[in-house]
Amino acid sequence: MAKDLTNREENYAQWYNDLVIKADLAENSAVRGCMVIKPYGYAIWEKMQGVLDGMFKETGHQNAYFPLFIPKSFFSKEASHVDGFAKECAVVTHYRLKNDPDGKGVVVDEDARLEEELIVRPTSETIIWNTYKNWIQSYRDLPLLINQWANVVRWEMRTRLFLRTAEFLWQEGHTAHATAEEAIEETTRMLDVYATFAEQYLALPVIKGKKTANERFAGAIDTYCIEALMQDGKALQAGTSHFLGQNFAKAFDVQFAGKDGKLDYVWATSWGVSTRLMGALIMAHSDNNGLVLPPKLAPIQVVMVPIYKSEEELSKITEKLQPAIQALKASGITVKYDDRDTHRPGFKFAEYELKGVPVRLCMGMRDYQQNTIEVARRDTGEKMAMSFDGVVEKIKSLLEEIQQNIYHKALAFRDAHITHANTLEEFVDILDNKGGFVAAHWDGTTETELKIKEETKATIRCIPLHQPDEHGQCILSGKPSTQRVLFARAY
RNA sequence: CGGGGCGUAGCGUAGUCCGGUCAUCGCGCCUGGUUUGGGACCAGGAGGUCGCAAGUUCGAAUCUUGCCGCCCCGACCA
Repeated sequence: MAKDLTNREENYAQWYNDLVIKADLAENSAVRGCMVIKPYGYAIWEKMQGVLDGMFKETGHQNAYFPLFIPKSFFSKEASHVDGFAKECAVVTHYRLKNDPDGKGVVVDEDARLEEELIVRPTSETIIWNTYKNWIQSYRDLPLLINQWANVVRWEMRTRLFLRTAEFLWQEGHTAHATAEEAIEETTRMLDVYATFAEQYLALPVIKGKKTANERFAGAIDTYCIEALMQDGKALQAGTSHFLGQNFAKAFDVQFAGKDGKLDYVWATSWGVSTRLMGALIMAHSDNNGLVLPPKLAPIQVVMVPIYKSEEELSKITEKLQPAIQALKASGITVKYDDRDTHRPGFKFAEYELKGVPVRLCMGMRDYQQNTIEVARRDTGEKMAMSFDGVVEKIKSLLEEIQQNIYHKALAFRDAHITHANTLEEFVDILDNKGGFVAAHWDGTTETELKIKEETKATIRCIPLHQPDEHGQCILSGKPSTQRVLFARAY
């Protein structure tokens, strides 16, 4: 395999695409806009799923599953929701094919038209709230804390592997509460879960914030998000959590009887992260040699490569390494022992670097005789010989160190790319020449937001939570503002 | 849906203007041997309706027309 991932600076999009394909994560499928996630890529996704699912359970949620198809009429019940999704829905109109009477092949049987079209879910609020209506009668049924792992379809005009595909995998949480306060608390709780997951597992620093009215989820009162920065200076929304108020409860007539016997509409939230996180993971850490995976999400955490010239040499090395492999496995570390004789060591080194394996151990006869082992770490590229004694403990702490190092490297990059701008001129200069987030004053109007987007292609990524008030003037209109918001060009 | 480009082996490609041993090269794959501390080498081999269809011609990957598909730029995108 040719080593040609060095075009990151010239053509980031091409570099990203090449990397996804060469690292065996995913590829384009025969279906326009849909991708095939390959076993190696899926293994990473499964790890993410496992961790997230655990976090959801810890916060009191249960998993359930709702239908892929949603009757068209459900969409018209919440006006702003349909506005947001109508343009990108796949619609099922028929339920049968037949042999083409005029020739070969099959055609849609026009006699098999559905009375009501079905929409392939772009998100599940409508079908879920239609169901919740029957599940919720009294305050004793609340809160209802449900998560669904599913696929959804959004007919996007232009797609990119993992970042925007016509079909993608995700989880969507949908909760119902007796009070607005509880629902808002749930919204921020799940935002915190996402931020913790991103930082501790993806090693991806994120900024928690609130979306502007213009960027808000269709049907939400408030949309919160975590925003991350990629190495090309573009922002990526990595997760969202919505406070839906009583909008869906009213649209689907979900009322509950309180302790006082009075009926009221329930308060709702929804929140989700998707396979887009795979894109974030790739773009945040990878380099010209391939993926750099944080140890906590790497399908293979440690690879061992024996170097040998004969069968006897191999069996000696294998025998020496075997106890260490067993000990690592016993501590929950995924180890691959690659003694294939069909590939030479150099090929294997390059291959595991491409795939982002955090630690590579290598032993040849020289090491064998000196009781040493060569350790190479993926994040820094460092190689060193260390004593074979106590190797298991050393590897365990090295994995932790790598996890931390990848995070801190991304954090330093992100922090160095949050720039204040006080004039539109500065603002444009930063976007064009430096990239990253630009913290600037904004007058709070959608009109200004859209004008800035039109002129600069930058959008307001979020109004950060937890930031001090600061009085200033909007960079476009000059009107007064009480805090800076984060702008960026985004995926 | 507008503007541009492309379609030749599993992948990436040359050849198309100017029709005639042009089906080229690299990677990958298979067999045998030598190798193995950073993507091995040698020898041999398999694999292609040149996107589809019609037309022009003695002759089409090459020219004409139609269709299909893909990519890029825009529009679109919680």
